[in-house]
Amino acid sequence: MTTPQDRQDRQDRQDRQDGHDPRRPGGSPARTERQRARRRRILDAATRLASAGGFDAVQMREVAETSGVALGTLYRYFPSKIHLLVAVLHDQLEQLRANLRDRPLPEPDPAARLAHTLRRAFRAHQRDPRLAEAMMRALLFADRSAREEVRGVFRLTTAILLDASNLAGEEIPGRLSTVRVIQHTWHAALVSWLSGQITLEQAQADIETVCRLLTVPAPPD
Amino acid sequence: MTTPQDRQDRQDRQDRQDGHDPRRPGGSPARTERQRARRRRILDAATRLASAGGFDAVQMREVAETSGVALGTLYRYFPSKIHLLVAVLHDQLEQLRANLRDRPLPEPDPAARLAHTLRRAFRAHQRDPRLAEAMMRALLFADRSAREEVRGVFRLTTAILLDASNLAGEEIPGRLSTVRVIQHTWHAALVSWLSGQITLEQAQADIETVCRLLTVPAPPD
DNA sequence: TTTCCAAGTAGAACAAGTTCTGATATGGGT
DNA sequence: ACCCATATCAGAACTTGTTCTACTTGGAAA
Repeated sequence: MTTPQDRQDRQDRQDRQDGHDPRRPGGSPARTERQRARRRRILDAATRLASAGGFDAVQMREVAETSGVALGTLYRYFPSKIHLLVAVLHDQLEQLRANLRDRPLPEPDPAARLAHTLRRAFRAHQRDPRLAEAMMRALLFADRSAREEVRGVFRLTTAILLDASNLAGEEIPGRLSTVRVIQHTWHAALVSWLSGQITLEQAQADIETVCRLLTVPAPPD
Repeated sequence: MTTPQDRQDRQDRQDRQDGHDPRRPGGSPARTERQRARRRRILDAATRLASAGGFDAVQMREVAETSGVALGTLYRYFPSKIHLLVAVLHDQLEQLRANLRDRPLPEPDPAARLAHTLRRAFRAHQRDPRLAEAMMRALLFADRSAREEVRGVFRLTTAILLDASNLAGEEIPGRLSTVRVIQHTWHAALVSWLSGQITLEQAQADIETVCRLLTVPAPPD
């Protein structure tokens, strides 16, 4: 029997994790070089496991063992499996952004450029569907306790999308809702495809469809 | 250590559940009256628990106990917590649809009617945010093993949205991608709000935004 | 250098989803 | 009324995410 008190305790614990757990070296950037290296090893191990077997194959004990770190330490760096996988996603997005940064797209139309970028990202995930599945399910399953980490992913994705569409500066504020919708659609299309709900063609059609939103005037906001 | 064989086994098990597990009375509609009643009791218990404490509070042992059913039986009816909560969602949608059926909306414009319906549904979830959280997280977290159940929810939602927009019949085929995008946005906006990523205003803005898609011509498909 | 504390380690313990076992009950066909 | 397949039951067992405990270590401050 779960009592209301139990639930209150759980909530307290989450609230405490909400901000920065002062005990977590991940909170403020790693003080020492070995800490940076540990964090890197953990992310790499998680990525490798996810890539090989998807969400279920990323088992905390195995991540710890593979990256040569005690289980308690793993949890000090990433307070849950969800946090860990969201961090993996953030890591991958940073690499993607670096890749995209120095190659401007040929298309003249913002919507077309955006669609192009998203298609490219989709293909990357097609190549490693299990990794994509692990990251996306973690992102969508995340609750309030991972709010900040999820927000970080959203910020980064938004930046990538704005880079790609390359809208004029003053247009951007009114477009934020549109960008969120595109981002949501992107995630949803990806998971729906990964979990066998829709075909590849449907997923790509949905992405094209939502990119049309850029062709309708921005809402007043 | 998780061996490749373990993962293969897990995959096999999922594949078997993919279609209809012949042992599951939920597969074909309940043979006996008591089975229908059991299923009903389980759904009600799960709904009540979810409503009180969200996803985490729906604990299988407690659902079983509350609904007066053995744990094994619960798993015979719903092969996982995810299946159970997706079934709860399906159940709620059926009720929503019945509620909506006999009250045509005043707005002349399809996009406006759709936005109106979604706003109403959003308010319903605002009233019971924990239930919404439980159902939505289950829906988005579902993997291939719950494919059919998730598909059922998508079909039902699509039917509700098409009812609401009341598009002319011949327009519909070309609109399916649009409806999917709207649905995805609807889900994503809801979870994002529930998990504290965006404000209520942003969620509603996103829904309005995506409804504009109806005002742009249907893609060739 | 010595001291001290946060960070790390090994491993047990706990929690909740899921599976398994062996016994019992139920309902449809003979 | 009897038989059998199948449904249900109570409860143990197993899995994996998470927490806890007791001990050790690295490195900065006195």
